[in-house]
Amino acid sequence: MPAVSDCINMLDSETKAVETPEDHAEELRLWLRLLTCTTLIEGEVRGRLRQRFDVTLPRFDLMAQLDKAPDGMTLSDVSKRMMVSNGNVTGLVERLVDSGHLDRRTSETDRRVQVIRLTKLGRAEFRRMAAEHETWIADLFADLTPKDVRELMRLLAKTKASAQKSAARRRS
Amino acid sequence: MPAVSDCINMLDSETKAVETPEDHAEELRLWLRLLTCTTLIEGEVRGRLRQRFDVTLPRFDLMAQLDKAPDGMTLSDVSKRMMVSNGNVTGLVERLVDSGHLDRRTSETDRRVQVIRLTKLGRAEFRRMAAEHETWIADLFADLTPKDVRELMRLLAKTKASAQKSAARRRS
DNA sequence: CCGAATTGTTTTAAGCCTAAAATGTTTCCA
DNA sequence: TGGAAACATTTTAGGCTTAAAACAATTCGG
Repeated sequence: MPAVSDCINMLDSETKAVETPEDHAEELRLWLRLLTCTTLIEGEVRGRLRQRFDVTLPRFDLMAQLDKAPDGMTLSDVSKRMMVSNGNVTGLVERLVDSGHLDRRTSETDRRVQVIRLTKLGRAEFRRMAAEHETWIADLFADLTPKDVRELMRLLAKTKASAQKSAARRRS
Repeated sequence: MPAVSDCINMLDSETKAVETPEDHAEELRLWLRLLTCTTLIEGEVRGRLRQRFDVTLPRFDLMAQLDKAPDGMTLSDVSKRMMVSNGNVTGLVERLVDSGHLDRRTSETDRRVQVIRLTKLGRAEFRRMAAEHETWIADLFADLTPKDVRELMRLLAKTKASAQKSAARRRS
């Protein structure tokens, strides 16, 4: 068994290790921990929204997007921002229009487009929920120092950029 | 308008700010960024699993739990580990039993309990998928240095502990 | 100007997910 | 020992989510 060939097989022309079953256990553990944190917090927020306001998390998220856009958004915009499928938004919006929280109208200039906005009721209810929601988040992250928060922001920005790059690589 | 009383209202007996609509915008932004990262990566993994192996992410996650437990797990165990509801696991397991990936049997000693295991087929298929899955994760996190990974692990551990504490506070 | 590609939305079919109630089983303790 | 409490799972009802196909409207190139 020539050890040399093993070594050669691990090196490409630029002397970087390739084709070796590399150990990516650390990244895997990081991903699982990231997922655990998100699932934990998301579940907590979901439960509190239901108990306090009898509203679901997706509805709250959609209203949060619209609260930032006084002039309304198209369904596609919402879909991209929330990172969910188009069909998903259709149903979500339908239920929120039925409950009187959203106003939906077809664009004057492009009849393909639906523009949705918060109604007065929708905005009032969202603001009320959002104020309390913010305190929940603060409490969930309470043990992090301001420095921890800054550092996490930085590292997660880097993570997001890395993942987006990887996703773009695959699509191309 | 006595400015003094405003000030007094903002201080408790230990001279710390309380009862003030504090600014938790940083924590909120952190939470949204965390959620974005997770959603982005999760969506990417979901898509790759579907395209390469025609398997859903929840099925993959369940098999991953069982791969770590050669002696099998009860449905409750799985439910806690995956942080999903009991009823959810019931359906997921049913489909995986039907497709021949899981073996399910009632415990000899406690007839309430169902013990599930990977079948030979289930284990083989999972191992095949897991190997590739690990490379996807490595690629998604590729721009993070080993130091970034360590630091993120540390901060997310702190975040998890903080959130668990907050959740426990609410339940009590 | 006309057809082809593109864009925005909805529909469809299937699966995922939750909370709460129901069912069956075991344990505990008075 | 008998019944209440605890436990494990399933069922129910409703909503969320996706991918893919279908539909409708606009834009673009020849």
